[in-house]
Amino acid sequence: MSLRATSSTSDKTRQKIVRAAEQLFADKGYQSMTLRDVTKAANVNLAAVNYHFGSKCNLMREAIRSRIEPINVERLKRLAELIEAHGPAPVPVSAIFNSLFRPLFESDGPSKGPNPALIQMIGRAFTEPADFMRNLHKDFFTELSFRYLTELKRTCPQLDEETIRYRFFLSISTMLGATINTVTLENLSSSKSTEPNYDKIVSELIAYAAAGFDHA
Amino acid sequence: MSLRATSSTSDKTRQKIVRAAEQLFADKGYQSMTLRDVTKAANVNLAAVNYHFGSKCNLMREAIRSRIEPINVERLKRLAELIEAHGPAPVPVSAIFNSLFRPLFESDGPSKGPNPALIQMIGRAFTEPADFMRNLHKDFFTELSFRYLTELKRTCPQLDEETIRYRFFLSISTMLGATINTVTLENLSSSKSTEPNYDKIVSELIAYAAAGFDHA
DNA sequence: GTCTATAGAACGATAGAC
DNA sequence: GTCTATCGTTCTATAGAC
Repeated sequence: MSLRATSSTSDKTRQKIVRAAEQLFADKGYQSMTLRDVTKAANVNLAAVNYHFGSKCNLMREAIRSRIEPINVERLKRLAELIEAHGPAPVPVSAIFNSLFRPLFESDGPSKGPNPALIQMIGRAFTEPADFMRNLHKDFFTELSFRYLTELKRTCPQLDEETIRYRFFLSISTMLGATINTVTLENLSSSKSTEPNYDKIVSELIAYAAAGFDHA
Repeated sequence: MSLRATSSTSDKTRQKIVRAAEQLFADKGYQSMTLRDVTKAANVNLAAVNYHFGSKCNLMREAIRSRIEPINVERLKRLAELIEAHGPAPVPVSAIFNSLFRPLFESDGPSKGPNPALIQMIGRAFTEPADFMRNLHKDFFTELSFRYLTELKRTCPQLDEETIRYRFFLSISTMLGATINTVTLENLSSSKSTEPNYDKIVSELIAYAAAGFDHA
Protein backbone atom coordinates (compact mmCIF):
# COMPACT_ATOMS: atom_id res chain seq x y z
CA MET A 1 0.00 0.00 0.00
CA SER A 2 2.73 2.47 0.94
CA LEU A 3 2.07 5.59 2.95
CA ARG A 4 2.58 9.00 1.45
CA ALA A 5 6.19 9.87 2.09
CA THR A 6 6.60 13.08 0.11
CA SER A 7 4.46 16.14 -0.41
CA SER A 8 2.24 16.23 -3.45
CA THR A 9 0.28 18.96 -5.15
CA SER A 10 -2.14 19.28 -2.28
CA ASP A 11 -1.36 18.67 1.38
CA LYS A 12 -4.48 20.45 2.45
CA THR A 13 -6.17 17.36 3.83
CA ARG A 14 -3.04 16.28 5.66
CA GLN A 15 -2.58 19.72 7.16
CA LYS A 16 -6.19 20.09 8.17
CA ILE A 17 -5.99 16.75 9.97
CA VAL A 18 -2.84 17.70 11.84
CA ARG A 19 -4.26 21.05 12.92
CA ALA A 20 -7.47 19.48 14.17
CA ALA A 21 -5.53 16.75 15.96
CA GLU A 22 -3.38 19.34 17.71
CA GLN A 23 -6.36 21.15 19.11
CA LEU A 24 -8.20 18.03 20.20
CA PHE A 25 -5.14 16.41 21.76
CA ALA A 26 -4.46 19.63 23.65
CA ASP A 27 -8.02 19.76 24.92
CA LYS A 28 -8.75 16.14 25.70
CA GLY A 29 -5.58 14.04 25.61
CA TYR A 30 -4.76 11.04 23.47
CA GLN A 31 -7.34 8.49 24.57
CA SER A 32 -10.29 10.88 24.69
CA MET A 33 -9.52 12.29 21.28
CA THR A 34 -11.13 10.01 18.67
CA LEU A 35 -10.45 9.88 14.98
CA ARG A 36 -14.10 10.72 14.45
CA ASP A 37 -13.58 13.94 16.39
CA VAL A 38 -10.51 14.76 14.35
CA THR A 39 -11.95 14.10 10.92
CA LYS A 40 -15.14 15.90 11.82
CA ALA A 41 -13.27 18.98 13.03
CA ALA A 42 -10.98 18.87 9.99
CA ASN A 43 -13.98 18.42 7.72
CA VAL A 44 -12.44 15.44 5.98
CA ASN A 45 -13.46 11.83 5.69
CA LEU A 46 -12.91 9.35 8.49
CA ALA A 47 -10.72 7.14 6.34
CA ALA A 48 -8.38 10.00 5.51
CA VAL A 49 -6.41 9.65 8.73
CA ASN A 50 -5.44 6.07 8.08
CA TYR A 51 -4.67 6.86 4.48
CA HIS A 52 -2.34 9.74 5.29
CA PHE A 53 -0.86 8.58 8.57
CA GLY A 54 -1.52 4.86 8.86
CA SER A 55 -2.82 4.99 12.43
CA LYS A 56 -3.98 7.29 15.17
CA CYS A 57 -0.71 6.76 17.01
CA ASN A 58 1.30 7.70 13.96
CA LEU A 59 -0.80 10.80 13.43
CA MET A 60 0.03 12.13 16.86
CA ARG A 61 3.69 11.17 16.62
CA GLU A 62 3.90 13.13 13.41
CA ALA A 63 1.90 16.06 14.76
CA ILE A 64 4.10 16.37 17.82
CA ARG A 65 7.36 15.79 15.97
CA SER A 66 6.59 18.42 13.36
CA ARG A 67 6.05 20.98 16.11
CA ILE A 68 8.79 20.09 18.58
CA GLU A 69 11.66 19.81 16.13
CA PRO A 70 11.62 23.44 14.95
CA ILE A 71 11.25 24.58 18.54
CA ASN A 72 14.26 22.56 19.64
CA VAL A 73 16.29 23.85 16.71
CA GLU A 74 15.42 27.39 17.73
CA ARG A 75 16.32 26.65 21.35
CA LEU A 76 19.76 25.32 20.50
CA LYS A 77 20.34 28.13 18.03
CA ARG A 78 19.64 30.74 20.70
CA LEU A 79 21.75 28.89 23.23
CA ALA A 80 24.64 28.78 20.78
CA GLU A 81 24.25 32.50 20.14
CA LEU A 82 24.38 33.18 23.86
CA ILE A 83 27.53 31.12 24.30
CA GLU A 84 29.08 32.92 21.35
CA ALA A 85 28.09 36.34 22.69
CA HIS A 86 29.51 35.74 26.16
CA GLY A 87 32.85 34.42 24.97
CA PRO A 88 34.66 32.55 27.73
CA ALA A 89 32.32 33.97 30.41
CA PRO A 90 29.42 31.75 31.52
CA VAL A 91 25.92 32.61 30.31
CA PRO A 92 23.57 33.87 33.05
CA VAL A 93 20.93 31.39 34.18
CA SER A 94 18.08 33.69 33.21
CA ALA A 95 19.45 33.99 29.67
CA ILE A 96 19.76 30.20 29.44
CA PHE A 97 16.16 29.72 30.51
CA ASN A 98 15.09 32.47 28.18
CA SER A 99 16.47 30.49 25.24
CA LEU A 100 14.82 27.31 26.55
CA PHE A 101 11.34 28.65 27.29
CA ARG A 102 10.68 31.44 24.81
CA PRO A 103 10.62 29.34 21.63
CA LEU A 104 7.70 27.30 22.92
CA PHE A 105 5.65 30.42 23.52
CA GLU A 106 6.59 31.92 20.18
CA SER A 107 5.54 28.66 18.63
CA ASP A 108 4.43 30.10 15.33
CA GLY A 109 7.83 31.67 14.83
CA PRO A 110 9.52 34.65 16.49
CA SER A 111 7.54 37.87 16.11
CA LYS A 112 4.46 35.70 15.82
CA GLY A 113 2.24 35.36 18.82
CA PRO A 114 1.85 32.29 21.01
CA ASN A 115 -0.29 29.41 19.75
CA PRO A 116 -2.34 28.09 22.70
CA ALA A 117 -3.24 24.78 21.08
CA LEU A 118 0.37 24.08 20.23
CA ILE A 119 1.63 25.04 23.68
CA GLN A 120 -0.91 22.84 25.38
CA MET A 121 -0.27 19.97 23.00
CA ILE A 122 3.43 19.87 23.80
CA GLY A 123 2.81 20.21 27.50
CA ARG A 124 0.36 17.35 27.34
CA ALA A 125 2.63 15.22 25.18
CA PHE A 126 5.29 15.23 27.89
CA THR A 127 2.87 14.30 30.63
CA GLU A 128 0.84 11.83 28.62
CA PRO A 129 0.88 8.34 30.13
CA ALA A 130 0.42 6.55 26.80
CA ASP A 131 3.23 4.16 26.05
CA PHE A 132 4.01 5.40 22.58
CA MET A 133 5.08 8.75 23.97
CA ARG A 134 8.02 7.28 25.83
CA ASN A 135 10.24 7.02 22.80
CA LEU A 136 9.27 10.51 21.70
CA HIS A 137 10.55 11.88 24.97
CA LYS A 138 13.89 10.19 24.52
CA ASP A 139 14.16 11.40 20.95
CA PHE A 140 13.35 15.02 21.65
CA PHE A 141 14.73 15.54 25.09
CA THR A 142 17.97 13.61 25.48
CA GLU A 143 20.24 15.82 23.43
CA LEU A 144 18.50 19.01 24.53
CA SER A 145 18.84 18.27 28.23
CA PHE A 146 22.47 17.26 27.78
CA ARG A 147 23.33 20.56 26.13
CA TYR A 148 21.48 22.64 28.69
CA LEU A 149 22.86 20.71 31.65
CA THR A 150 26.36 21.25 30.30
CA GLU A 151 25.83 24.98 30.06
CA LEU A 152 24.11 25.26 33.44
CA LYS A 153 27.00 23.41 35.03
CA ARG A 154 29.40 25.94 33.57
CA THR A 155 27.33 28.84 34.89
CA CYS A 156 26.87 27.35 38.36
CA PRO A 157 30.13 25.57 39.22
CA GLN A 158 29.28 25.75 42.92
CA LEU A 159 26.38 23.30 42.45
CA ASP A 160 27.10 19.59 42.30
CA GLU A 161 25.84 17.60 39.34
CA GLU A 162 22.97 15.93 41.15
CA THR A 163 21.59 19.25 42.39
CA ILE A 164 21.83 20.71 38.91
CA ARG A 165 19.85 17.80 37.50
CA TYR A 166 17.16 18.11 40.17
CA ARG A 167 16.70 21.82 39.64
CA PHE A 168 16.69 21.44 35.89
CA PHE A 169 14.00 18.79 36.29
CA LEU A 170 11.98 21.17 38.45
CA SER A 171 12.37 23.94 35.88
CA ILE A 172 11.07 21.71 33.12
CA SER A 173 8.26 20.60 35.39
CA THR A 174 7.28 24.19 36.00
CA MET A 175 7.15 24.90 32.31
CA LEU A 176 5.09 21.81 31.55
CA GLY A 177 2.81 22.37 34.51
CA ALA A 178 2.21 25.94 33.39
CA THR A 179 1.12 24.78 29.95
CA ILE A 180 -1.43 22.19 31.02
CA ASN A 181 -2.49 23.05 34.53
CA THR A 182 -5.74 24.71 33.55
CA VAL A 183 -7.03 24.61 37.09
CA THR A 184 -5.19 27.45 38.65
CA LEU A 185 -4.75 29.19 35.35
CA GLU A 186 -8.47 29.85 35.25
CA ASN A 187 -8.43 31.30 38.73
CA LEU A 188 -5.46 33.51 37.93
CA SER A 189 -6.86 36.53 36.27
CA SER A 190 -9.37 38.55 38.20
CA SER A 191 -10.81 39.41 34.83
CA LYS A 192 -12.66 36.43 33.41
CA SER A 193 -10.78 36.33 30.13
CA THR A 194 -10.75 32.89 28.55
CA GLU A 195 -7.36 33.45 26.97
CA PRO A 196 -4.39 33.26 29.34
CA ASN A 197 -1.90 36.09 29.14
CA TYR A 198 1.06 34.16 27.79
CA ASP A 199 3.36 37.15 27.57
CA LYS A 200 3.03 37.67 31.28
CA ILE A 201 3.23 33.94 31.98
CA VAL A 202 6.45 33.38 30.07
CA SER A 203 8.34 36.34 31.54
CA GLU A 204 7.23 35.37 35.03
CA LEU A 205 8.16 31.77 34.26
CA ILE A 206 11.68 32.65 33.22
CA ALA A 207 12.31 34.88 36.23
CA TYR A 208 10.79 32.30 38.55
CA ALA A 209 12.80 29.39 37.18
CA ALA A 210 16.04 31.36 37.13
CA ALA A 211 15.59 32.36 40.77
CA GLY A 212 14.56 28.86 41.77
CA PHE A 213 17.51 27.30 39.99
CA ASP A 214 20.12 29.74 41.15
CA HIS A 215 19.33 30.01 44.84
CA ALA A 216 22.03 29.51 47.46
CA MET B 1 -31.72 0.66 44.03
CA SER B 2 -29.72 2.84 46.43
CA LEU B 3 -25.96 2.89 46.57
CA ARG B 4 -24.14 1.92 49.69
CA ALA B 5 -23.91 5.05 51.77
CA THR B 6 -22.44 3.78 55.02
CA SER B 7 -19.77 1.28 55.94
CA SER B 8 -20.84 -2.23 56.67
CA THR B 9 -19.12 -5.18 58.21
CA SER B 10 -16.77 -5.58 55.27
CA ASP B 11 -15.43 -2.79 53.10
CA LYS B 12 -12.73 -5.01 51.76
CA THR B 13 -14.09 -5.09 48.22
CA ARG B 14 -14.66 -1.36 48.20
CA GLN B 15 -11.18 -0.68 49.51
CA LYS B 16 -9.53 -3.08 47.11
CA ILE B 17 -11.27 -1.36 44.21
CA VAL B 18 -10.18 2.09 45.34
CA ARG B 19 -6.57 1.01 45.79
CA ALA B 20 -6.44 -0.61 42.38
CA ALA B 21 -8.09 2.41 40.78
CA GLU B 22 -5.53 4.73 42.34
CA GLN B 23 -2.64 2.82 40.89
CA LEU B 24 -4.14 2.46 37.44
CA PHE B 25 -5.28 6.06 37.25
CA ALA B 26 -1.80 7.18 38.29
CA ASP B 27 -0.20 5.00 35.64
CA LYS B 28 -2.55 5.45 32.70
CA GLY B 29 -4.99 8.28 33.31
CA TYR B 30 -8.76 8.21 33.36
CA GLN B 31 -9.64 7.18 29.83
CA SER B 32 -6.97 4.50 29.50
CA MET B 33 -7.88 2.94 32.81
CA THR B 34 -10.76 0.51 32.22
CA LEU B 35 -13.06 -0.99 34.78
CA ARG B 36 -11.89 -4.37 33.57
CA ASP B 37 -8.34 -3.38 34.50
CA VAL B 38 -9.47 -2.21 37.90
CA THR B 39 -11.55 -5.21 38.85
CA LYS B 40 -8.90 -7.57 37.59
CA ALA B 41 -6.17 -5.86 39.62
CA ALA B 42 -8.43 -5.72 42.66
CA ASN B 43 -9.35 -9.36 42.16
CA VAL B 44 -13.06 -8.62 42.37
CA ASN B 45 -15.92 -9.04 39.95
CA LEU B 46 -16.51 -6.59 37.12
CA ALA B 47 -19.96 -5.68 38.38
CA ALA B 48 -18.61 -4.73 41.80
CA VAL B 49 -17.58 -1.24 40.69
CA ASN B 50 -21.06 -0.27 39.59
CA TYR B 51 -22.56 -1.82 42.68
CA HIS B 52 -20.32 0.04 45.09
CA PHE B 53 -19.78 3.31 43.22
CA GLY B 54 -22.48 3.54 40.57
CA SER B 55 -20.13 4.50 37.77
CA LYS B 56 -16.51 4.75 36.73
CA CYS B 57 -16.67 8.51 37.10
CA ASN B 58 -18.02 8.25 40.62
CA LEU B 59 -15.35 5.76 41.57
CA MET B 60 -12.57 8.17 40.66
CA ARG B 61 -14.28 11.14 42.26
CA GLU B 62 -14.50 9.17 45.48
CA ALA B 63 -10.95 7.84 45.21
CA ILE B 64 -9.51 11.31 44.70
CA ARG B 65 -11.71 12.97 47.28
CA SER B 66 -10.82 10.45 49.96
CA ARG B 67 -7.15 11.19 49.42
CA ILE B 68 -7.13 14.93 48.89
CA GLU B 69 -9.33 15.92 51.81
CA PRO B 70 -7.03 14.64 54.57
CA ILE B 71 -4.05 16.20 52.80
CA ASN B 72 -5.77 19.59 52.61
CA VAL B 73 -6.77 19.35 56.27
CA GLU B 74 -3.16 18.67 57.16
CA ARG B 75 -1.99 21.57 55.00
CA LEU B 76 -4.28 24.08 56.65
CA LYS B 77 -3.49 22.70 60.09
CA ARG B 78 0.23 23.24 59.52
CA LEU B 79 -0.36 26.68 58.06
CA ALA B 80 -2.43 27.66 61.09
CA GLU B 81 0.32 26.39 63.38
CA LEU B 82 2.85 28.49 61.52
CA ILE B 83 0.71 31.62 61.81
CA GLU B 84 0.22 30.91 65.50
CA ALA B 85 3.93 30.33 66.07
CA HIS B 86 5.01 33.54 64.36
CA GLY B 87 2.54 35.77 66.13
CA PRO B 88 2.14 39.10 64.37
CA ALA B 89 5.26 38.50 62.25
CA PRO B 90 4.71 37.14 58.73
CA VAL B 91 5.53 33.49 58.06
CA PRO B 92 8.58 32.95 55.79
CA VAL B 93 7.78 31.82 52.26
CA SER B 94 9.76 28.61 52.62
CA ALA B 95 7.75 27.67 55.70
CA ILE B 96 4.51 28.37 53.88
CA PHE B 97 5.51 26.15 50.97
CA ASN B 98 6.70 23.53 53.42
CA SER B 99 3.20 23.29 54.84
CA LEU B 100 1.72 23.20 51.34
CA PHE B 101 3.98 20.59 49.74
CA ARG B 102 5.02 18.20 52.52
CA PRO B 103 1.60 16.69 53.24
CA LEU B 104 1.34 15.38 49.70
CA PHE B 105 4.63 13.56 49.99
CA GLU B 106 3.81 12.19 53.43
CA SER B 107 0.58 10.98 51.97
CA ASP B 108 0.17 7.97 54.21
CA GLY B 109 0.43 10.22 57.22
CA PRO B 110 3.37 12.01 58.85
CA SER B 111 6.19 9.66 59.85
CA LYS B 112 4.95 7.40 57.09
CA GLY B 113 6.80 7.34 53.79
CA PRO B 114 5.59 8.77 50.51
CA ASN B 115 3.07 6.78 48.49
CA PRO B 116 4.06 6.99 44.81
CA ALA B 117 0.69 5.87 43.45
CA LEU B 118 -1.14 8.44 45.54
CA ILE B 119 1.24 11.26 44.65
CA GLN B 120 0.96 10.53 40.97
CA MET B 121 -2.81 10.14 41.16
CA ILE B 122 -3.27 13.60 42.63
CA GLY B 123 -0.84 15.15 40.20
CA ARG B 124 -2.68 13.54 37.34
CA ALA B 125 -6.08 14.49 38.70
CA PHE B 126 -5.19 18.16 38.48
CA THR B 127 -3.90 17.90 34.93
CA GLU B 128 -6.58 15.53 33.67
CA PRO B 129 -8.57 16.99 30.80
CA ALA B 130 -11.73 15.00 31.57
CA ASP B 131 -14.71 17.24 32.22
CA PHE B 132 -15.79 15.72 35.46
CA MET B 133 -12.54 16.80 37.09
CA ARG B 134 -13.36 20.47 36.73
CA ASN B 135 -15.72 20.60 39.66
CA LEU B 136 -13.30 18.64 41.79
CA HIS B 137 -10.68 21.29 41.26
CA LYS B 138 -13.02 24.02 42.38
CA ASP B 139 -14.05 22.02 45.43
CA PHE B 140 -10.58 21.18 46.60
CA PHE B 141 -8.59 24.16 45.51
CA THR B 142 -10.64 27.31 45.95
CA GLU B 143 -10.48 27.63 49.70
CA LEU B 144 -6.93 26.33 49.88
CA SER B 145 -5.58 28.82 47.37
CA PHE B 146 -7.44 31.67 49.04
CA ARG B 147 -5.87 30.91 52.39
CA TYR B 148 -2.40 30.53 50.97
CA LEU B 149 -2.65 33.64 48.82
CA THR B 150 -3.73 35.61 51.85
CA GLU B 151 -0.74 34.47 53.83
CA LEU B 152 1.73 34.95 50.97
CA LYS B 153 0.45 38.48 50.51
CA ARG B 154 1.15 39.19 54.16
CA THR B 155 4.66 37.81 53.86
CA CYS B 156 5.47 39.65 50.61
CA PRO B 157 3.76 43.04 50.84
CA GLN B 158 6.12 44.43 48.19
CA LEU B 159 4.52 42.21 45.52
CA ASP B 160 1.28 43.29 43.91
CA GLU B 161 -1.65 40.92 43.93
CA GLU B 162 -1.37 39.86 40.29
CA THR B 163 2.29 38.94 40.65
CA ILE B 164 1.53 36.94 43.76
CA ARG B 165 -1.14 35.00 41.91
CA TYR B 166 1.17 34.29 38.97
CA ARG B 167 3.98 33.04 41.15
CA PHE B 168 1.63 30.95 43.25
CA PHE B 169 0.33 29.42 40.05
CA LEU B 170 3.89 28.65 38.95
CA SER B 171 4.65 27.08 42.32
CA ILE B 172 1.64 24.80 42.06
CA SER B 173 2.68 23.98 38.50
CA THR B 174 6.12 23.00 39.70
CA MET B 175 4.66 20.65 42.27
CA LEU B 176 2.21 19.07 39.85
CA GLY B 177 4.80 18.79 37.10
CA ALA B 178 7.18 17.09 39.51
CA THR B 179 4.59 14.44 40.38
CA ILE B 180 3.63 13.41 36.86
CA ASN B 181 6.49 14.38 34.60
CA THR B 182 8.04 10.94 34.43
CA VAL B 183 10.15 11.87 31.45
CA THR B 184 12.89 13.82 33.00
CA LEU B 185 12.44 12.07 36.30
CA GLU B 186 13.76 8.91 34.72
CA ASN B 187 16.79 10.68 33.36
CA LEU B 188 17.51 12.28 36.70
CA SER B 189 19.37 9.74 38.71
CA SER B 190 22.61 8.46 37.26
CA SER B 191 21.80 5.27 39.11
CA LYS B 192 19.04 3.39 37.33
CA SER B 193 16.76 3.14 40.34
CA THR B 194 13.11 2.77 39.39
CA GLU B 195 11.92 4.53 42.53
CA PRO B 196 12.36 8.30 42.58
CA ASN B 197 13.97 9.78 45.67
CA TYR B 198 10.99 11.70 47.01
CA ASP B 199 12.80 12.96 50.09
CA LYS B 200 15.30 14.73 47.90
CA ILE B 201 12.61 15.87 45.46
CA VAL B 202 10.42 17.48 48.07
CA SER B 203 13.17 19.37 49.86
CA GLU B 204 14.54 20.61 46.55
CA LEU B 205 11.01 21.48 45.49
CA ILE B 206 10.35 23.61 48.57
CA ALA B 207 13.66 25.48 48.32
CA TYR B 208 13.19 25.96 44.59
CA ALA B 209 9.62 27.27 44.84
CA ALA B 210 10.46 29.55 47.75
CA ALA B 211 13.36 31.10 45.84
CA GLY B 212 11.31 31.38 42.66
CA PHE B 213 8.42 33.01 44.46
CA ASP B 214 10.43 35.39 46.57
CA HIS B 215 12.84 36.81 44.01
CA ALA B 216 13.25 40.55 43.58
C1' DG C 1 -7.39 10.23 -3.53
C1' DT C 2 -11.86 10.22 -1.53
C1' DC C 3 -15.85 8.12 -0.12
C1' DT C 4 -19.38 4.36 2.15
C1' DA C 5 -19.84 0.56 4.74
C1' DT C 6 -18.44 -2.51 7.95
C1' DA C 7 -15.48 -5.72 10.29
C1' DG C 8 -13.64 -6.79 14.81
C1' DA C 9 -12.73 -5.64 19.30
C1' DA C 10 -13.33 -3.19 23.64
C1' DC C 11 -15.90 -0.38 26.58
C1' DG C 12 -19.44 1.04 30.56
C1' DA C 13 -23.35 -0.44 32.45
C1' DT C 14 -27.09 -3.54 33.83
C1' DA C 15 -30.30 -7.55 34.37
C1' DG C 16 -31.10 -11.39 36.88
C1' DA C 17 -29.66 -15.99 39.08
C1' DC C 18 -27.80 -17.37 43.37
C1' DG D 1 -23.37 -8.97 48.07
C1' DT D 2 -21.44 -11.46 44.40
C1' DC D 3 -21.50 -13.67 40.20
C1' DT D 4 -22.39 -14.65 34.77
C1' DA D 5 -23.98 -13.10 30.73
C1' DT D 6 -24.97 -9.70 27.72
C1' DC D 7 -26.91 -5.27 25.85
C1' DG D 8 -25.93 -1.22 23.38
C1' DT D 9 -22.44 1.78 22.17
C1' DT D 10 -18.16 3.35 20.47
C1' DC D 11 -13.75 2.85 18.91
C1' DT D 12 -9.71 1.96 15.27
C1' DA D 13 -8.86 0.15 11.13
C1' DT D 14 -9.78 -1.66 6.55
C1' DA D 15 -12.05 -3.35 2.27
C1' DG D 16 -13.76 -1.99 -1.89
C1' DA D 17 -16.69 1.14 -5.02
C1' DC D 18 -15.98 5.33 -7.50
